[in-house]
Amino acid sequence: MSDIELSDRKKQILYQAVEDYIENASPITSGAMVQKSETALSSATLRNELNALEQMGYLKQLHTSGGRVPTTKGYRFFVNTIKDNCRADLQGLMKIKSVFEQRTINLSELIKVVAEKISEVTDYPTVVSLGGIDKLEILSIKIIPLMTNQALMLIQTPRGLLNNTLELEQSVDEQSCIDAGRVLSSKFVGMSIGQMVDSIETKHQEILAELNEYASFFEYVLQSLVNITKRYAQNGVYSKGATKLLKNPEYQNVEQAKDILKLLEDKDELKALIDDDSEDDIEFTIGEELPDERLSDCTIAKAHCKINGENIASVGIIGPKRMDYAKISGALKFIVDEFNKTDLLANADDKKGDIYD
Amino acid sequence: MSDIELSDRKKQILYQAVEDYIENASPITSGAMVQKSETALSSATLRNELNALEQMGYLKQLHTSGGRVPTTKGYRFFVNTIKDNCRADLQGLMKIKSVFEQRTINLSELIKVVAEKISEVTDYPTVVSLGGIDKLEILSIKIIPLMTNQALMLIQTPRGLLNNTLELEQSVDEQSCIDAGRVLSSKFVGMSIGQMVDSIETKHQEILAELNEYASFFEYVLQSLVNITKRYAQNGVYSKGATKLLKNPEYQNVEQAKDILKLLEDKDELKALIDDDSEDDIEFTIGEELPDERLSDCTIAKAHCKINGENIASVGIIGPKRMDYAKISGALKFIVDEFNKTDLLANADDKKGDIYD
DNA sequence: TGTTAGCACTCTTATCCTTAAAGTGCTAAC
DNA sequence: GTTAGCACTTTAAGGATAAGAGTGCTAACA
Repeated sequence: MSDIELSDRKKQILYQAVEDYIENASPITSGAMVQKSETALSSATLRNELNALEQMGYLKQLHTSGGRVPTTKGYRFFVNTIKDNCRADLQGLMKIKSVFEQRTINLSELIKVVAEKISEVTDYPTVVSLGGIDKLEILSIKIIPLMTNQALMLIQTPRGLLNNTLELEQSVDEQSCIDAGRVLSSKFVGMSIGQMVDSIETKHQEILAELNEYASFFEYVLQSLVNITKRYAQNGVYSKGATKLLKNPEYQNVEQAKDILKLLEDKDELKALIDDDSEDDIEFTIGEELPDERLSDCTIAKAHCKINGENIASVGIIGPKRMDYAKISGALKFIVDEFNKTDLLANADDKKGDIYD
Repeated sequence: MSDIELSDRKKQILYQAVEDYIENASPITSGAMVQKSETALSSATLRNELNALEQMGYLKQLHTSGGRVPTTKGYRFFVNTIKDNCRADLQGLMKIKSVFEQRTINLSELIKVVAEKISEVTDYPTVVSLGGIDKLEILSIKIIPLMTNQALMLIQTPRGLLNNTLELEQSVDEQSCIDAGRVLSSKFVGMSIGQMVDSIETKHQEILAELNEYASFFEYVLQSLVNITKRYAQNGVYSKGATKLLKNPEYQNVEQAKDILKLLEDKDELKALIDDDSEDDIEFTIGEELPDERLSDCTIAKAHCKINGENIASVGIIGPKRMDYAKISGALKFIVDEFNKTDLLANADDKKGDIYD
């Protein structure tokens, strides 16, 4: 990203131009910029500069007499040099603080609240995804008898319990449950959830053979183990505010909006898009920088929320390239900080809290 | 609904007219109907009849030379006399059968599958809501110690367990948990979930006073009880295929679609709209018949899925008034029947299966 | 050398007008 | 009771014109 080619004046003009465009959604013109007295220059000089910026690829004209619009390169410059992080009224986010302090909430609920509030404050569709369930280590597996024909299966992980109720064909006594739990533990403890699922799926027969004695029972329990993890993975994605997309003039045409609205309904796709192992706390991926062609007119803002340095959740905000970067970056910074600060969850090391639903 | 005023010929013409309009989305004209040889009559006679039907309020003209469009009364007639229930290719729904037979699935997952499949087959947004959690009777409350500082709270109901993990401030021994469960049971068993929440919220201090010994512990546990039920109620609504709405020409204008798409995001509102105690298995509510003014151009189809005569879930399909009633009614009938037939869940009386998540 | 006023040029958008097409209602004949 | 025929209405589409917006370029200026 060598914006070195840009003189200070060009930088200032470009920054101002993009900012204006984001605000008004109408192409940048020399006249309008002079009128807002954003510069001491004349419109003619400005035109020269804008022309130069176009040559350099920061702006482009839709047609000869229609003003200019930022390119991805232009937005990229803007995002990288953004000054004013927080034009947003983040009051609404303050309420999240109290949610962090509640003891009866778990991570699944927390991500819902976070998604709702961020979407509300930023006015864009927001997705929150709990990350890395696959990578969680299995600490133990227990089966607890409940009532007749029912037992509860628990998978303990460093970040809380996964649970699922089992319906049994015949009643099982307490000792059998304890035994079954032991057998499963001896098989899977130490593996990650992902490894367990893999091994169940690939070495299915093999495992069943080893468990000979209880084979029919375990056939079903193994299936449950796989199902649990799928369910938790899917429940770990929450999206809110999809229709806010339609407020933006770029999506007045239904065809434009369709693809993205559809994406926002597909949790698996969202997860793939939002989750990653990036080091950055906050990053914007703009237009063609995105992996999916259908998103070439969008920007996705991502934030990685960490507790004790470990990625817990990813927050994604989806909007047009002309999204309000300043506001969004402010909101995301707030959330990231909040996660970092959270003492309550931070000493989760001791507590191994009920983080999952 | 006195359609007695209609001669047989008028009925036939009206039925045909509405069917055509549903299929083509373009106003009904005498010319087109003759051309499709849907009648042996001439276009002039047809015009007389259509005119009469308009006088009677079944059709209306948008403008003098623009053909006619059904009114709500017209659609109502059509729905009530619908002949051909199933023009849909319901093959896709057959897959649901196998889901019903799976033993590792619970109701929460089932409603997701149902919503997905119905939306897929009908091509309309579909909402499924698990009904009546509030009304479930509390059979017992148990607290099971898990690991240090963690316990599992279980509420047993006639339709499965509700569960929530508790994070405790200090470790609790097994006996205390059993005691706590007993105290809560003695207080709430026999009440419905709804009554319990009410009584916790209104008689909060009173209850705490009675539980004097463990007051601080129970303060938190009571809070959890309320939270659990809220969570289960919210998780009991699932909507799928919202964007399919945009396929319909009536929603090409984003403004038209906005309200409904927003509604489809709001689980509480959806629940209110879909849940009811209606006796009918399947019913259509058309346009102005709907309670919400914003929905005056929509129809909502509802189906009530029962197991052993008890309302288990409601399915709602939302679309324009010009929705494909025949296809939808076919799909909904299939699902209702499937629920009725399901032996596996039907003997839930014995099994008290893990129906909730 | 950088800046600016002025103007010609381009392209879009709005408006008006005209025309064609679609569909009805009515009338008169069958 | 049915139908052919025609006048009437209204929309939709196309074309021409005019207005407006914004640029690029040139020439003058500090």
